[in-house]
Amino acid sequence: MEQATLLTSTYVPRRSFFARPTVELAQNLLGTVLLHRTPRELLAARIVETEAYLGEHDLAAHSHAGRTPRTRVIFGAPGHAYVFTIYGMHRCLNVVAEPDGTPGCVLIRALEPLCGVAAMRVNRLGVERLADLANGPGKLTSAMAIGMQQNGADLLAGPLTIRRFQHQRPITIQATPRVGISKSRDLILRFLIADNECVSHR
DNA sequence: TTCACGATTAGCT
DNA sequence: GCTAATCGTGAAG
Repeated sequence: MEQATLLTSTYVPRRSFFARPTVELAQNLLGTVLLHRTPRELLAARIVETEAYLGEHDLAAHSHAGRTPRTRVIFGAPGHAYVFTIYGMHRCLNVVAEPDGTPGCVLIRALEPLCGVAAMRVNRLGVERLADLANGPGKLTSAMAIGMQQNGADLLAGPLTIRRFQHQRPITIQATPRVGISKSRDLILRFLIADNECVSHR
């Protein structure tokens, strides 16, 4: 997709878009665009899979431990990035939901590359298929050059932003249990665009 | 200070 | 399907 086309056909939503219940935001982020203006490239990809991590009654959520140095961001203002390191080697990107002071965030689990594919391939050396560039939470942070320096960043200010299409075509949302957790497995909090080629497999 | 563990991935069987 | 890689976090001592 052309950069110019993407920029003119999308817009950065208001803070209120993010200040809503976590499950609602997880569903509404599907079909939106994650855009990263790096010094050299413009990287953009469509969000096709998310997971909600609730502030209460969710043992799998980091915020369940309460306010700690790490979870501070989750309790903060909506529309900010919560980035953490998992297994000592991969980064995961979350979007903070709910009003300021109320915990809740949405894990971005898979993207469909739109712009800057060549740069994404450099960030993901050895990957052949386009669909494999960002079809997992650790893969997409690598492809989109997102690191711990983005933790706490305002997604309305850039260089990392979320953009909505002016005319979003209707999408069919599929809901399933979350992937890769041991606690609160019974909750149906994973959402994906049905029949999309770029969702994480499992 | 110590320690068990995890919102994953890639590679091998 | 199974597992090594690899280290920050948070709870316990």
